[in-house]
This record gives sequence, C-alpha cells and structure tokens, in this order.
Amino acid sequence: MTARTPDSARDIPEATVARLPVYLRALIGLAEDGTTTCSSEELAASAGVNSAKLRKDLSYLGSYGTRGVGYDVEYLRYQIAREIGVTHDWPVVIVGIGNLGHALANYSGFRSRGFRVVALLDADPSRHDEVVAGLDVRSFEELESIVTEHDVSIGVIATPAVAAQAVADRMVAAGITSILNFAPSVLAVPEGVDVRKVDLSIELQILAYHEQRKSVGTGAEGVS
Amino acid sequence: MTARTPDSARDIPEATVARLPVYLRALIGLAEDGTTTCSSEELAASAGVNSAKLRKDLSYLGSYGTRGVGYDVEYLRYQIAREIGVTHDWPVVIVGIGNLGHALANYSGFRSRGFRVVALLDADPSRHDEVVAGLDVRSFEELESIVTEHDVSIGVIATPAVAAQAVADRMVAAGITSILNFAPSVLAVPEGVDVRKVDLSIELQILAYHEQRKSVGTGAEGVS
DNA sequence: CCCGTTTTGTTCTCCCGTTCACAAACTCCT
DNA sequence: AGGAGTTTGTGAACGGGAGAACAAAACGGG
Ligand SMILES: NC(=O)c1ccc[n+]([C@@H]2O[C@H](COP(=O)([O-])OP(=O)(O)OC[C@H]3O[C@@H](n4cnc5c(N)ncnc54)[C@H](O)[C@@H]3O)[C@@H](O)[C@H]2O)c1
Ligand SMILES: NC(=O)c1ccc[n+]([C@@H]2O[C@H](COP(=O)([O-])OP(=O)(O)OC[C@H]3O[C@@H](n4cnc5c(N)ncnc54)[C@H](O)[C@@H]3O)[C@@H](O)[C@H]2O)c1
Repeated sequence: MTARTPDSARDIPEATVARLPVYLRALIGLAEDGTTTCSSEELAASAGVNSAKLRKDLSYLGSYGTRGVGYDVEYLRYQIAREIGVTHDWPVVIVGIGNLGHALANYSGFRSRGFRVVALLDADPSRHDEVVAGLDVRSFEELESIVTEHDVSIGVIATPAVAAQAVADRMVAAGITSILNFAPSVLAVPEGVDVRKVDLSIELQILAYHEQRKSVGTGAEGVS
Repeated sequence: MTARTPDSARDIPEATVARLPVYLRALIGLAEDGTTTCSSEELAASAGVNSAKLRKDLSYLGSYGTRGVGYDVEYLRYQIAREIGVTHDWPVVIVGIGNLGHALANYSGFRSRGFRVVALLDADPSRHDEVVAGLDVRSFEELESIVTEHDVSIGVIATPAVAAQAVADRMVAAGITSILNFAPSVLAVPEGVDVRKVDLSIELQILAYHEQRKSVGTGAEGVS
C-alpha cells in the first residue's frame, strides 16, 4: 500500500509535471521584466499554453492565486520551484565527454536551473588529461566513489549507443535513480529508476513526417 | 469500413507518429544482427513498448505482417521509412554554432537517419572563419539564399534564447516550415509551421520532481 | 486435404488529459 | 456599504490513447 502522506504528496498528473518547468521559466522571465503580478491569461501566453490548462495545472499545487487579481510572480515562482524540487541544487554526473558531453559540460543553464555538475567521466584514458568547464575529465571507474561522495542521484549519459546500457547498469548499481539518456538506445532499468531520453533523430523524423504530408497537400485531395 | 486506400487513408495518431522512429531504429538493429523476420513481441521488446501497442501502431500503416509468421524486417523497415518520409534525405540548416551547434554539426547520426546538414550559420563574424565537420560556418544573412538553393524546409535553432524568436521569424520568412528548437524559449510561429523543442533543463527538472518524491521518507531537506 | 498452432489485426473498455463554462471570491469605485 | 467588474478554481463533457482480449488468417504436420 502507499504510505499515507501528511499534507503535500498529492499526486500531480505527469502531463502537469512536464509543464511546471515551463511555467517556472515563464515566471522567471516575467520577474526579470519587473512584473510583480500576472493573470493566468498573461502567464499562459508567456508559457505558450491555454489559460484554462494553466489554472488547472496550478490548482494541483494549491490555491496560490487571488481571484480578481491574479498570481504574485515571486510567490508562485517559489511555490513551483519548491514543488519541482529545485530550491536547492541537485548534483549531476555526466558520462561520455565527446562532442555532446563537451557542450553539456559547458552549458551554463545547469547552474541557474537547479543543477550542479559534480563530475565528468569518460572511459577513454586519453580524455582524462582534459579540463572542461573547470572540471577534470575523470575515469569512469571513479563513478561509484563520486556518487557516494556527492550523494548523486541524477546521471546523464552521452556515450555512444552501444555503451549506454552498460553505463546505465553501472549508474544504477552505484545508486543513481534518475537517468537522462542522450544515446539513441532503449534502456532497461529496475523498478524505481526513472529514465528520460532526448533523441534528436526522433524529433527530426517526426518533423519530417509532417513535412512530407504538407507537400502531399499541395496536390489537393478533394474529399469534401 | 476502410477501403484499401494504399496512399490516402492516413490519419495516423500523433502518439503513433512519435513511436515510428523508435520502431525504425529497432528494425535497423535487428537487420544488422542478421534477423530477417520478427514477431510483434520481439520487435516490441527491442523498441521498449507493449506488443499490443506496437501492432496497433503498425496497423495504421497497413497490413504489412503475416499472421502466424510475423514481419519481414527489411520490408517493414522500408514501409516505416517511407511513411515517415526518410527514404530520401532532408536538407537541414543549423543556426547558432556555439557549444551545442558544434556538437550537432559533428553528429554523424544525421546522415544515417534521413537528414543532411547543408549549412551552418552564425551571426558572429568571428566564427565565419571556422570549418566544422567539413562545412564552412557562414553568415546568418545567407539564410534566404541557402534555403532557396537547397530547398530547405527544416531548420535547427541552437542560439541563445533571446535570439531564438528572431531566428525563427527569419526562418519562416525564408520558407522553412519545420523547426527544431534547442533554445529554452517559447516560439510563436504562423499556422502551418511545426515546432518541436528539445529542452535539457525541463527534462532534468522532471527527473528532479520524481527524485524529490522518492526521498520523501528519508528525511527531507529544507522542508519548512 | 484437414486440423492444430501461431501470430496478426481489430474491437472494446478504461483512463488520462484537454477544454469549456461558470460559480466563488476578490478589488475598486461610487 | 453595495454593486460592478475581474479573475481564479473546478465540475463536467469530450476526445484520444493504452492495454486486454479475441477472431481471422497463415503455416505445417499428418
Ligand atoms: N553530437 C550530437 O549532437 C548528438 C546529438 C544527438 C544524440 N547524440 C548521441 O549522444 C551520444 C554521444 O554523442 P557524441 O557525438 O558526443 O559522441 P562522441 O563519440 O563524440 O563521444 C562519446 C564519448 O563517450 C565515451 N565513451 C564511450 N564508451 C564509454 C563508456 N563505456 N563509458 C564512458 N564513456 C564512454 C567516448 O570515449 C567518447 O568520449 C551518442 O549516443 C550520440 O548518438 C549526439
Ligand atoms: N550547450 C548545451 O549543452 C545546451 C543544452 C541545452 C540547451 N542549450 C541551449 O542551446 C542554445 C545554444 O547553447 P550553446 O551552449 O551552444 O550557446 P553558445 O553561446 O555557445 O552558442 C550560441 C551561438 O549562437 C550564435 N548566435 C547568437 N545570436 C545569433 C543570431 N541572432 N543568429 C545566429 N546566431 C546567433 C552565437 O554567435 C553563438 O555562436 C542556448 O539557447 C542554450 O540554452 C544548450
């Protein structure tokens, strides 16, 4: 049975969870523009969604708005950040410091959005001399000690596809419970470990599918 | 009743479209292993999905299997590739050749999966000397002529977020109708233009949310 | 040639997510 | 203070997708 959870721990729909970061980013943008209050309509426009959907999403977190007025930008921003869990930084390790790994290591958006890269690992010894974004590239063998030392629970895989499953297995064994996978491969992981994949080719192929259909439409298909 | 409409009756659900590239990749993997025939069960396992879902997805394309036998790997592979539209290469331009743009330009997966990078563009003149992955980095001003010359319909944005909307506008004006956006910003585009976004921070924050919930029992940090 | 086995293609049901529409709640103005 | 004007929060309808279950089709063995 599920443990009864005191007061928070309502279960937020997955689709809503996926949009909370978008709202958070929109709120940060509004705050930087000096906006202190916003309506659901304005925030929805900034986030690129329907305002009814936005309100329903926010209602899962609680009643943080004021009817007739709107939302306090700073307050809502904090509440969403707290709900997502990015009021403090999460330590992250990146494995596979090739083309993509370099870009990720140099990505400044990590720090500002609740994450801190604590180690860069690669299996290729010739990479171990290198310093990327102020961090040594270290041996993949150090994974376990680094995970333990920094209490890392999130790992990023940027190795070739053939190595991805083995890297994931090592990560899981070391105690990592969330994996972001950039390699184009299907990962098998135990229950309780979350995997999300980012796959450039799939995104492009989805675009290609729709693109192909657009050009078919130029020849009029007279149903109607 | 669906009459057998070999080319027209395509109303493929979006969720299915998003999985077709995964099936295609699984089939390529099977073919490389020398497998000539596979059941829906095997293919589903390779693709990491439920076999019923796989069969239903494939049924939208047509009846390409043989009952009691399974699917011919090469034949199904071709049919899916044709449906997605990657039997020939799509020309692609990448705008913003910074950290991420370099990685993308060097990514070999483009060629092998139905895409061909025809130009790398950047607004920064100091980058124009560079040659990346055998291509000159060219001025963003050349966008229109390149799009026209190569009949490009797909563009990739890898610029900072502040520049993304302006780049998208120029792309659309130049005739591009599909955009893959790596910048963390919401793009507004006209009807008929498809945008897909890849957002590292959002993926990590979704993982963080679930990670936070996992550790609810273990002594929360900073819960006030 | 016929029957049992295998596996597809499809139907049916359930669940999740989206959207509409509106009552409740708050502010401001007179 | 009271009413008019706003805007939130949510109940309900709707549509699409996931998964179980099964009938139809192909193959092989006797
Ligand atoms: N480059 C891109 O833009 C891009 C885009 C989309 C997807 N990807 C995918 O991301 C992955 C990495 O791409 P890349 O271009 O950086 O490749 P790359 O070959 O440049 O880098 C891979 C790195 O992983 C290291 N590595 C290999 N096996 C390892 C192991 N077992 N443990 C630890 N490290 C290991 C290699 O030493 C190398 O440094 C690939 O799977 C690729 O398909 C890349
Ligand atoms: N580096 C990563 O791993 C990573 C990960 C996720 C998202 N992103 C996002 O991808 C984008 C690029 O990241 P990056 O690290 O490569 O940044 P970067 O600063 O290294 O590169 C950006 C490039 O875009 C060019 N540019 C700026 N304005 C332009 C314009 N108007 N037209 C054409 N080119 C222009 C710049 O000259 C520069 O070369 C950013 O939006 C970033 O948030 C990067």
